[in-house]
Amino acid sequence: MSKVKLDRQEKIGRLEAKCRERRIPMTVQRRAIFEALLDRQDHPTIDQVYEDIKDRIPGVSRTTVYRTLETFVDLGVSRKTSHVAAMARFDGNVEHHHHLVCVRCDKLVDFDDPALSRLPLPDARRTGFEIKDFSVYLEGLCPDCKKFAPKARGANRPRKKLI
Amino acid sequence: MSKVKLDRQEKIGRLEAKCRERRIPMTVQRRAIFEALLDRQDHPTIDQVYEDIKDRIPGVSRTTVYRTLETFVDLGVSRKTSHVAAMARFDGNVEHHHHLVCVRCDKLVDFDDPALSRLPLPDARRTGFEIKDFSVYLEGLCPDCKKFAPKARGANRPRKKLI
DNA sequence: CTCCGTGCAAAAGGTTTGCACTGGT
DNA sequence: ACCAGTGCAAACCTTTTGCACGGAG
Repeated sequence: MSKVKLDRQEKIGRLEAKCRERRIPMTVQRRAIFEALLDRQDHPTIDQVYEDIKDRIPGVSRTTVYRTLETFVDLGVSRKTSHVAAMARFDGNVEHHHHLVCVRCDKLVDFDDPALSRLPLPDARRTGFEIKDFSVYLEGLCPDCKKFAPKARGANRPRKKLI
Repeated sequence: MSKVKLDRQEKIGRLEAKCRERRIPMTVQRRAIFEALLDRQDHPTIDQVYEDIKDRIPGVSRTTVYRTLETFVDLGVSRKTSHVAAMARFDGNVEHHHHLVCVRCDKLVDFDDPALSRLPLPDARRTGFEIKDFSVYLEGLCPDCKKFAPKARGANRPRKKLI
């Protein structure tokens, strides 16, 4: 069995463990959605995941995909990725700069650091991409969110409002 | 006059120059929206910009804010920032990793690079943030977009479909 | 004077919510 | 058997589009 397969099984096992730990049921929908995530090498949208599973789970609804993926993020087995997308945000600063992002409330602020900016561009030739620039996203807790229980996970987490 | 004020004037001048160069009118709406962008230290949403200007420009519509900010990005005087937001995307990979993002079609793929990951966390104490992790976004052209005229700006640019 | 930009309203996505029912544990 | 998860439909919110008018060059 290949390394990749083993990795896949291990991740599924981690999901099952987390579900048991949190006393939440491991439904066929959750398993299928998680496997669909693992089987893609890109960062699918809700709709892409839905397309991937709707044949295996006839009658499944998009709503379930929304809720399930949100659950996975809470469980720590999946991530939401930063992406230029709907609910656009704009920045008048076009100079090279970096960002601080709060993992709890999603606040985003600019961060200038000459040391970071001196970072040499890595060799990405094997990917076929032609890299022009880069920016670093520093992830952590903003001053406001540090005040609240920083270990809060899922529960007592404020409804994300995209501050 | 302070350094900041000078910077502000300089940026407004750059916008005026770009508008003249591209033969597009410099309307009161465009000026107000650009000033609103410059006056904020964060990354406002469309709606936040709208709230900022609606008193100064009575009767202005959200539609104008949408179109104007898009114009600014084309002119190169503003940027759209990557942000965890609506049109969610998910990643089954929770390990530390980086991203390649195509500035033309917004394609996003994972990129692993041990050298990048050894980067020491910068000192962000002055910001009040408590940094836990970071990830690097490498910006450039994906293999597909490299094929098309890479210098295309605005014109002949495909409608963004969030591939 | 000529266009392009703007405002309005409607349409087009994407996401969230309430409720009754089903299915894991 | 119990309670959380699911499916459906409607509500909600953000973004896009078509059209007629008005203002910048």
